[in-house]
Amino acid sequence: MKEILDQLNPVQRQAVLETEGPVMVIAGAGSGKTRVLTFRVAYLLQKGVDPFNVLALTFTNKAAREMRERIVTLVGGREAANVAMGTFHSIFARVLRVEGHRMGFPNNFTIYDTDDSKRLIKQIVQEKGLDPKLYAPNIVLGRISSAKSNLISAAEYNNNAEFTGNDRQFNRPEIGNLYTAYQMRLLKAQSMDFDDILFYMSILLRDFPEVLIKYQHRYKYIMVDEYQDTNHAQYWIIKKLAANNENICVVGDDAQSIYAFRGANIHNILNFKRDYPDYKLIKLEQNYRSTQIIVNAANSIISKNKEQIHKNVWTSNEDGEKIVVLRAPTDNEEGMMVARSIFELKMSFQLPAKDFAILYRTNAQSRALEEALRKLNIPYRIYGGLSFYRRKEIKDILAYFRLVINNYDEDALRRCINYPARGIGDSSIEKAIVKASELGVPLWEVISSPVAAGLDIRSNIATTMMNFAYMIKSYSVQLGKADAYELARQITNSSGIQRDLQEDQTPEGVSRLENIEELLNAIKDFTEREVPLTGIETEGEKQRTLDVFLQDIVLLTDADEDEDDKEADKVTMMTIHAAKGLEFPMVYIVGLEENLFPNIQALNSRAELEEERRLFYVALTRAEKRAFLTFAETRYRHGTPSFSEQSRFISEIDENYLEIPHQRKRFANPHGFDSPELKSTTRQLSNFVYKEKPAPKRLERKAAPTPPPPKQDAFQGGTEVDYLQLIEGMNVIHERFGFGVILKIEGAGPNMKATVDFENHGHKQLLLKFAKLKIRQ
DNA sequence: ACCGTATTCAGCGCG
DNA sequence: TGAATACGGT
Repeated sequence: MKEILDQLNPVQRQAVLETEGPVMVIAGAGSGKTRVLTFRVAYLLQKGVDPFNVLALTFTNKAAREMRERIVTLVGGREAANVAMGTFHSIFARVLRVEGHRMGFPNNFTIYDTDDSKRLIKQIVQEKGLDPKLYAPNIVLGRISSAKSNLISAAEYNNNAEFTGNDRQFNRPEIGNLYTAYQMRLLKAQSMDFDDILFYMSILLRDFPEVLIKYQHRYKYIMVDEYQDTNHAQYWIIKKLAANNENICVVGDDAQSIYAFRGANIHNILNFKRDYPDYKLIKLEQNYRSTQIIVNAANSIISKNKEQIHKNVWTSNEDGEKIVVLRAPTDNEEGMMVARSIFELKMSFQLPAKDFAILYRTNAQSRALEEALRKLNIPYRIYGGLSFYRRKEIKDILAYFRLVINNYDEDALRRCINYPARGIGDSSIEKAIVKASELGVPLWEVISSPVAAGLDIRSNIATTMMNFAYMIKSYSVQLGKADAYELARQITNSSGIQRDLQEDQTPEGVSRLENIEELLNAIKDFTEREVPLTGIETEGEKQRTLDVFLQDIVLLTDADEDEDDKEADKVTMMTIHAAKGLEFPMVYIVGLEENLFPNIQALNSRAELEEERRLFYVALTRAEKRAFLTFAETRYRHGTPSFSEQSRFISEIDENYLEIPHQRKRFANPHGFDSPELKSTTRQLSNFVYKEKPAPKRLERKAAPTPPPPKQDAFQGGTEVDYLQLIEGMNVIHERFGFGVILKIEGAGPNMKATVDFENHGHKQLLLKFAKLKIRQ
């Protein structure tokens, strides 16, 4: 235990040790937040807390998995396996499988992903004869999602002046009714969408006291990561669950809140204070990730925001290089500049490609960058995009699995009956849907007994329908007994999907077939896997049957595969949103232009602009060693060239931290990136790079006048100086930063902290307990 | 049932 | 520009 705690700085240690009562940890970028969370769980377990009593909620599955792995190395697998650890959705979906019957859901309910939901909405809009442009699935689902995230039911929606008023204003008065219809259809299909998982969870805790008490007693210790990105529903659930013990610890950073557009409520952080007046506030302010320059530049950006919790992020890392600003004439040349810069840095320092990341505001920007990297043969990978489980061929097969598990899953039924073609056309399905709605029964009832339902279709089609239903039923019978892999193989073979794709000899067809093989392999892996996903699997779920497999995967996304790719040495390209929580030695933030970043659509309100600024803050704080900011004077947007000005965010950085290579005015030239002064830009960059250091391996350079001590040393409790004697105005010496004057001293005891003006290093904040300052005579 | 052409639209996206 | 969908002809 002691060795665990020794790896933490005093504030981190406090965040780990304060296990009782409400705690809010405001964790600055790179301050070791994950470390604190994992150590906290490990500490609880070592203290003897039953792992069954611990609940840790994360933002992504990946975060949960990584945390569990780290806890396993800290305290061993036995204990860690039973901690409930996962996303809100994966944890509460499991609770709902056990308790959902109280609200009319069977334990095998289906979870609709966003595509499924949109398909259903599209269908309903069509049935109601509404204008599909006005009631675009995206918009309708967005409204419904926003309502659910705020725990507003369909009935309440229609009585909610804010929602209905807004809808009328945009000429969409039917959204409330669509919400009602959508929920009815989901219920009839025994399905929930992603938002329903949180919504129904809240209903469960609100309306069923015995359930509330059960889970309040179970989860005696609750931790929530990325608290700034939780929405109201999540906030409410947490509050309810924690109400009895109030052993709740939330961790977040208001400066990194970038998902308000999706319903995240930054005020949850403020509500915390209101809900738990006697809470403890712990601020992790020391950054271990980035150089002084990057940390200070990031601070100068975020200080432009009005809405923020005051904090003082600082680092004792080296100063580092200035942030390089690069201007390109066009978006393509911006790509070439970035590619060349990466190439040169790679070569001069023998850096692996995976040390580099290119971050952009919008996905559309990736193309020019890709082309440039390809030209220079720099390997790259793009994060995001369509995840494996959302590809058409995969969804087609999964639809069969879904239908076999839950015959009432209407979306799955419509998918399967259409593919592969079996002679049941659109018109027959339309008739069946109408009939089902007339009779008030699930579509499946009409399809499986068309004659009994009185469906007006030709008898051969009715026979085809019944055969289809019979086939599905024959699979359903095997569900609980058969091995998931065997059953999946059987379904792909005998449903005709395999045959259909084998006939397709085009490259796409071949790739689809490969994807299906990959899916089957994943199922095989699953049958052999024992590692828990969330730690709260029931006995039934521990069996590796097909329905258990399916329950998991709808809640998984991209980041959960590509194991081999992860290790590959490639430049990472992704949106800034996707980069949250990651770090790279070298970071390029591209497209820093007004109207692109900050995005034009975010310029209407201060709140939105501030979110853009936080996004920029997140981008910059991903960088460990060096950051590059690039922009293009001309950029093709929607097919037409548009002129841009440099983003305001560049000017918001204190210019002391910026290196802006001189560039002469550019003359038109037909050779694109080979233009003379583009060369000069890159040459300048190289000069800049070469002169600084003699290219050692990696960037572990010790070029500073006095080599910095290894980071961790400061916390091994070395020789303690009598820092209590220090007063403001004193001249001091620091072993790394040299001569300086104490400007200010704050705090008391071990938290005593001084702002020192160093002759060669500017202002620094130092924790006196560790700074080992000497008094200069 | 399927294919080529016309049309439309364009921000970020966890689960 | 280019992806996604709607439409109209075979």
